[in-house]
Amino acid sequence: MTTPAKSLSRRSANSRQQLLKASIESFVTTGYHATTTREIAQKAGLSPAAMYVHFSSKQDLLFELIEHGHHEAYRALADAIQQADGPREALRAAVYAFTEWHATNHRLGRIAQYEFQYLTPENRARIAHIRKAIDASLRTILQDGARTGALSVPNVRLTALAILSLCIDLVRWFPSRMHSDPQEIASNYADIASRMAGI
Amino acid sequence: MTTPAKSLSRRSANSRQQLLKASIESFVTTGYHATTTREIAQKAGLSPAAMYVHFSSKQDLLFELIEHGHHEAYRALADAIQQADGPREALRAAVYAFTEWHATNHRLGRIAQYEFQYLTPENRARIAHIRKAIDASLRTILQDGARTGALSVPNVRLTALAILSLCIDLVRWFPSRMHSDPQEIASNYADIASRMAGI
DNA sequence: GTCTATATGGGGATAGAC
DNA sequence: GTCTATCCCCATATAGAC
Repeated sequence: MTTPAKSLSRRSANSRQQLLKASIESFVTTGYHATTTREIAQKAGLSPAAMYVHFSSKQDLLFELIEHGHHEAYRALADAIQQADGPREALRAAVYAFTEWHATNHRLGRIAQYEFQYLTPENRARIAHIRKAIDASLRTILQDGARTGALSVPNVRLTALAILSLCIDLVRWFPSRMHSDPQEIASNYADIASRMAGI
Repeated sequence: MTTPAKSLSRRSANSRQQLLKASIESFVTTGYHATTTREIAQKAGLSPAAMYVHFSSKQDLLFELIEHGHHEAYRALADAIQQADGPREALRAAVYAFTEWHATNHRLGRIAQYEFQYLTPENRARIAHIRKAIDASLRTILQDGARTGALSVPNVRLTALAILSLCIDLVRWFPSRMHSDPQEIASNYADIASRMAGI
């Protein structure tokens, strides 16, 4: 009992997803500016003009990708923290989840970080709150741990920054010949972060 | 007693330096692909065609910058290690110097890391040995430290990777509102790296 | 929603005079 | 070594038919 309207909207949603998927491939390989809308359209199996039915511009496509990437990474982090018990476990769980997300989604993560600077200032501002929430999440864990003595952290702000920096920088090199298993690297990074927090 | 030939070669060297300086500004702000050779030439006070006397292409300009950046960063690291005494001091000195270099030269460092992927495969290969030397330098310190017991490092390869990752990721965010002093961040990162190596 | 055709502007690199 | 002028190709985005 598929109505013509439903059929159309399904086709549309498919093209939209194809375009998003194609743009991840292109942006991560060639970079935002060197990627042409023709390339993206071709990878998605559409004409160059079809993109503009689904996205108002190439910038709009970039924004959707980067916003989605930030959203998913934050959700992985926040979910892990919520289920953890105490600062030590929370730190391990947070670093594990955040690292695993960036390893598993290294292409999208790389676009979210490397092409972030090519968002318009307005689009960057629309994502700022997620970035702040990520920072705050880790700072809170370290602060709680330092207060209760569960962790030993001389400089909470800087240690939080360093731990996140480590996790995020994964997207620059992952996967490599030596490391290509998201769970393995996540587990190791959780160990390293624990050491940074004095465990 | 300046001969015409000397005068000419001085003028030429100046233009070359101006072009390199201008391209750092442009590449770091706009990225390699979105930067036009016209922009670079204008910033250097030259006509669009003048660039091609000093560099054979825009790619050639990028390569010179990135090679120079890698070379300088490695030299800062190697010098620090050579003057240090023992694995603990070597680790501190290495992380301090490498971090300080990336903080001080964050624009060039950012180009060296972010635009590296846009070098031709041939140009990338011409820099590979410097990257390997940087990795090997830190691995050697950790290996020596683990052997003599001066350091406690469960996983030498991964810890070396993580420490370098931390230092390099500076170029993504440095300077920020909270951190803008290269020596201060270098000192703090040396502390953090020491913790990662079990001190 | 998708297509073909195209408007419109720009960009890397070169030619040739000085 | 530097300039002006230009070749030649390509990119984003839109127009209008189906």
